[in-house]
Amino acid sequence: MPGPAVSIRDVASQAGVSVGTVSNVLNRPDIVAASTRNRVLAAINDLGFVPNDAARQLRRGRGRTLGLVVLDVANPFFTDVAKGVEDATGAAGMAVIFCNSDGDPAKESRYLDLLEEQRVQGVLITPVDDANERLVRLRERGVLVILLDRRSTRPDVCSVAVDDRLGGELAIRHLAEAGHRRIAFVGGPWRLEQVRDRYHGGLHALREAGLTEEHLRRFETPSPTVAAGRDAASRILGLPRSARATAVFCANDLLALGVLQELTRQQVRVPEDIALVGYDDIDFAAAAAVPLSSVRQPRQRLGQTAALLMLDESNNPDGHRHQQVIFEPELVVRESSQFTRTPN
Amino acid sequence: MPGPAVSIRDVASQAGVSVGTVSNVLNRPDIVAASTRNRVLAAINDLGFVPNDAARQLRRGRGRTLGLVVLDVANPFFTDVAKGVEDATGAAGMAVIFCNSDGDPAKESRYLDLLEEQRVQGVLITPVDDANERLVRLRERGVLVILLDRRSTRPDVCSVAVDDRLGGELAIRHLAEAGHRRIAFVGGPWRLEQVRDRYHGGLHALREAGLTEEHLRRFETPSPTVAAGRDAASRILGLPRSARATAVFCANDLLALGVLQELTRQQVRVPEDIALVGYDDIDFAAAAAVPLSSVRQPRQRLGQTAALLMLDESNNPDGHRHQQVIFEPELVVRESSQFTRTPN
DNA sequence: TCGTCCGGCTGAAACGTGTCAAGGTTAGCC
DNA sequence: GGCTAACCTTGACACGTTTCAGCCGGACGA
Repeated sequence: MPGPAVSIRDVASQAGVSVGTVSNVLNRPDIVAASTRNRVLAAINDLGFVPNDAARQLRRGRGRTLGLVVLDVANPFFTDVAKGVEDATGAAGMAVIFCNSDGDPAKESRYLDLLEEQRVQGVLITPVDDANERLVRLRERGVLVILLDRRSTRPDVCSVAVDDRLGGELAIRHLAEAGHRRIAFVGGPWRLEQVRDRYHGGLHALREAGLTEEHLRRFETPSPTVAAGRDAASRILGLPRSARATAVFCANDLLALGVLQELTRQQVRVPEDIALVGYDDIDFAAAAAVPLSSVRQPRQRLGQTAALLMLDESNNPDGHRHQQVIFEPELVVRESSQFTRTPN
Repeated sequence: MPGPAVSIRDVASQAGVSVGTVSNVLNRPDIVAASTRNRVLAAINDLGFVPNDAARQLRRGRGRTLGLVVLDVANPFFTDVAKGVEDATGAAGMAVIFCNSDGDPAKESRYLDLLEEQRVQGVLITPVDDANERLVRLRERGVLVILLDRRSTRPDVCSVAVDDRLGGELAIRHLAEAGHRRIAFVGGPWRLEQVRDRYHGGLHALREAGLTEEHLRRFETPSPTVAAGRDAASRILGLPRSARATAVFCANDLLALGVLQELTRQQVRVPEDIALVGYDDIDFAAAAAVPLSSVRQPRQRLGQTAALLMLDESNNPDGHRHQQVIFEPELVVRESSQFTRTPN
């Protein structure tokens, strides 16, 4: 049943040429005479020949695939990023091995092993931890590494990120200006740099507004998911009303949607009782029970840019200049934070 | 900078054994003496050797990767399916090449080419079209094919699906029982079997309730997305009120969320003016502006089962029995359809 | 003592492709 | 007609594995 497994050699004999010529037709069609080329192409068609990428890769040293490692497949933010990556790579005829670290360093490590065995051309990754030992090693072995949604600290590594501190600032400034003085920050796990940056950006805005760290209370979550958001909301509502936050800023929209669900369930009105701001502006934010204010990131461009950077570094190793691309986030105000409060 | 590219041969000489032995340590550790094995492992560690999967694949004929082709990465339904696939394959040390056909036959075809070149072990696919010529060819060449979210018509191809006709029945029966007599069906493109099945299931329920085809008006969409849902809603609202549907059943939740957004924007109340039922019960359905009634599918199990079926067929080619697994969907009623209407 | 068996290991032959030096043909030119 | 150059094509080798027939040496039985 498994067909005859036709190889370049069969094509060669069918077309009456040498294997070298067939290979040339495949890789540098211009250097072979038109008549020969057509004969070879016909043979390829007749036999239904499909080149074996493993052999090609073995010979060439590196393959036509690249790895994409994200923190959470279920998060629309990352699927949009992935879409951007796919657009750029698909056009270049490259395959993407999609890996989901789930924020787990062990899983991330396993996937990096796998990608290394695959001899991928490069890895686009949103790392779980900070300065990743593994990534340095990967680079030393000739695997291109590009940081995604994370700013690179090394000048020899490209990165594409969004200014998370600025994003945090925008959100908290918005809330502070609306009169909020007790704000909850929901995010985690804390080892994620994005979470920390958004928090610190918020702090910065707070100080600018003449407030202090005490006005921004942290609620760390074990994961950035809807379920974790619901939990965090319960914890917030567990406080006596007088100490309870009047606004919540979430490190991403999934958390915010979770918070919103739980608040609604417990009959707390948004934004009248508690205002809410999320992060990412995923498509579902606008469709939420209360349309969600959020900090928008250029998700697809993020992925696309990262992929293009990789392709450039790959095709043009010498001319390539490493860059740290930073996009600017943008606050989108919707109903969930539209309520002005008189500071008490 | 690209390190020395250490191969199995280097390991062999460092450990003072032959390459065959190193290979054995890697693949059948039990047949090599413990002392030798340790020596080899130490050498592997010292040199930081990482096996080259391309070479292995070349020799073995097939690799340790499989392809997953879905209709839309941005649809949480498919990311959940992907998560299921990943769970099962990750445990088996396999890599998943994630492909997004976007419902476009040309893109699907390009990806199948790519997967064929990669000599993947198998392909899990939700095909765009019906009886796919390409898939048959793929199978003939020894690539395992498993249909995902689509029932197989061939006895020699495994499939894992959910009973879409039943799902359509559940939804429409629910609406008919609530008194609705003018129902709109929003879905598309029509070439997707899922869409057609859900529609026909709905028709069936309608007839059971003593109604006819005229009570279910079709609104075809160019794609199953939020934006297309908004468009469809405008079209529905374009009709004179007396002819306008009092309930809308959408072929998936993205469409339903789009419909909901547009209805809300045009001040049409859900469910009082128009009731709404979606399909898939993605996590965001419950968090929508009006919590969405929806037909739930076991998304993760779908992916997981498909992957396991593939692994089984792959590891156990003879003992394997082809199966068409069918899961049952389940109606989840939420606010968006909780309104009983007196038939006029 | 010889023969047999067996666990461990070796060495070489594939797998399907890309590359490259070298060969072959043709046309152009003096 | 011979020389050169331009253009195509060839054939062999290399890439890093796996696999397998076969070798070696020691243990065991007769």
